[in-house]
Amino acid sequence: MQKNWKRYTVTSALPYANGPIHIGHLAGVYIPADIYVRYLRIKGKDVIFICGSDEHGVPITIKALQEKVTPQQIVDRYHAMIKKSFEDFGISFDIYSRTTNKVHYETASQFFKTLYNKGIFIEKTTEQYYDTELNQFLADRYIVGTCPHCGNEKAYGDQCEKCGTSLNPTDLINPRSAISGSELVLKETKHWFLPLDKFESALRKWILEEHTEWKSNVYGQCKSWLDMGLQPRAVSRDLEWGVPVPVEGAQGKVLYVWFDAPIGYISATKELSSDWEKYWKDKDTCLIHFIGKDNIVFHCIVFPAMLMAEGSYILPENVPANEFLNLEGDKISTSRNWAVWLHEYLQEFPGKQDVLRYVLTANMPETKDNDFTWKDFQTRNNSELVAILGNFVNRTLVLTHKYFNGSVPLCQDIKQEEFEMLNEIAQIKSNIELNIETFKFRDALKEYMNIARLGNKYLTETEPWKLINKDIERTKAIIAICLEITGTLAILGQPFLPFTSEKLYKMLNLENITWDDVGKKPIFKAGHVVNKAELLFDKIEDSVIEYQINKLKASKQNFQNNYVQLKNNISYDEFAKMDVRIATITHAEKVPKTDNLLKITVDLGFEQRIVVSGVAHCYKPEELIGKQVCLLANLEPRKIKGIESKGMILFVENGEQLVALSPINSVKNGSVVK
RNA sequence: GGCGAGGUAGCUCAGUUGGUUAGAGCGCAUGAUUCAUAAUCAUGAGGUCGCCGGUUCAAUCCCGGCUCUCGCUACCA
Repeated sequence: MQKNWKRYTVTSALPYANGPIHIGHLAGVYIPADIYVRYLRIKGKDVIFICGSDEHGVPITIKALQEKVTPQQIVDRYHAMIKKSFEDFGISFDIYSRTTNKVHYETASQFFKTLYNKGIFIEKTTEQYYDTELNQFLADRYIVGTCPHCGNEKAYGDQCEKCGTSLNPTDLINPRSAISGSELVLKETKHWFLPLDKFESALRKWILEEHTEWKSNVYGQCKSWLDMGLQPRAVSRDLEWGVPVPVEGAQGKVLYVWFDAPIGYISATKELSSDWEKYWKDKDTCLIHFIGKDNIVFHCIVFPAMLMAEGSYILPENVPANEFLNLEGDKISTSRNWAVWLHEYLQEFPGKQDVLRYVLTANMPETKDNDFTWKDFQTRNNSELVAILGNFVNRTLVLTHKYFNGSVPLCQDIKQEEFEMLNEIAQIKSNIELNIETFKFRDALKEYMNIARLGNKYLTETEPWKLINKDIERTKAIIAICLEITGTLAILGQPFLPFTSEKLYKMLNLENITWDDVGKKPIFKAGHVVNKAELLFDKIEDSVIEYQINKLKASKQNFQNNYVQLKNNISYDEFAKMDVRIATITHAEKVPKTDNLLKITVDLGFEQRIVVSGVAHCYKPEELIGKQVCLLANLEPRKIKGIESKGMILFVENGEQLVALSPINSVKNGSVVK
């Protein structure tokens, strides 16, 4: 079943460049990918490890607006920050690129053109107003003109505020741009859609029949999507920020970020090597995408469909998606600043990259969401890394120096049990290999630690400190065996704890010994000199952990005290356009087949109205009945789940909660709020 | 609401193609030990395997329903 691959292309999800990297990213994607890649390299495989910043999309443009800088400035900042923290942390990318690169623009454009020329896309053309001054198409609400019904000269492209009529922009007389004030011309505009439905049967065969070995979360979600039936998906957007759609008449349109981002893997490979094609087009290349569970559909359905459509690319062999990591019982959130940031960790815990790698690997969310706590971080460091691994190495080296001046003793007197133990270690090695190859990194690490456990047990049972004066030959054998185990730990630790392995290599003066030698030939020759023991790990004190926990608590406080920025001033006229009234809720019920919608009947005094509000997660219907609330009464009606909603009840946002606004004293329904 | 994944010891997780006493690590208790960063080693306590029903001689594992968590998705002006 296992194919003999000639080479491996390993990608890890492109982090979105609107914030720094946190432990959730690491545990979900980058650490497992890095372990896998380091392992393949050690085994002598031809492997490239690809990543980069995903720098397009609307959230970045919004952040830029908020901070009054350009999108490029935003992505420059975070790209640099993310890149550096990955480097310092030891994620061993062969290249960490970015999607604002020239190579990427060319690659993404070319990819689009290829599909375009093959006639893959569905094109839908509509006529839209075009602002010749701004050189862009305008959304309906940015178009003003004269209402054909009431003659109001300031009607919007979607609605006339005066007579309340719903309009199309083309209904307006003398349409003008609300932004530049200039006259508008009607222009045809195209949108391109990738017809995923046409790839459905191929995807179905490829995943559901040929990749039953995929993780259950991945397989299950793919099946769910395929069973629902796939729909064509737009690949273009009306935005300035992104890769321009490389087709005539596509000014002001860019590739939708989901289309351009995965192509980033390919462009990064191009940037890395002129010989890039064999990593993406040769059938003997094994392509693996490491991602988080939120990305499953894109990497298993959408991107493969793109690759199939293009025709010359290979498809991923596996997509080992992890679940999510929580922090101290709460979802990690960039916007709420509820996270352990990598760049801060690196500053506050210098030289402790491997501790975080260890803890996040041991508790990796492979099968379900897991929780990271600082207490657990401390315990795993103190009672596993220090007490089991570090301690065993230290014991061995101290004894070697104490009894044999640091030189490896000649081992002549080996017992049957000792052969068996060494065989067991060889077995553990192959368990580690199997686990890594099947993406079970938690188990692999556990197996690795079992080697150190065996060592500690062996030392305690053989008690060389009692034998040194009675039986020197046995003592020599025991220490030599302990050194072999220590050497094994150095070699097999490389994928998991690269910094620690490096330290161990230096301490042991290890050279010219490879992963494949372990279990086949002795690591040391008698007389080989090892250095003095240095502690591999330090204990982490309670105060350090308390500091981190307090820091988190403070960031929660800060977030709660954080106020939303004020919007720009408006004129009184603009305010006066809103007609807010007091109304009493007379009836409320859940809208069937929705989670969050309530159908609410309100009494405005002069009329009864039905409003649909998304507040079912905060209020039960009966809690609202009889309450007086504020209603934005002249909001354009809108159909929601088949119900016409006339107006909007005003709520206060209080964290996750929504709280209805009520007058202090009871007033007449229909009263004006001003 | 639809779909997917998960709910097993105090914590983090394995596992059982249904079959006598359900496992690991950490934590806890007791004992041993001192080469070692009060580290190590042994032993032990602790679980109606989310809830209810069904199939079966027998279910934690199969089937149906329910419930909780997370995600995708729809809808939240």
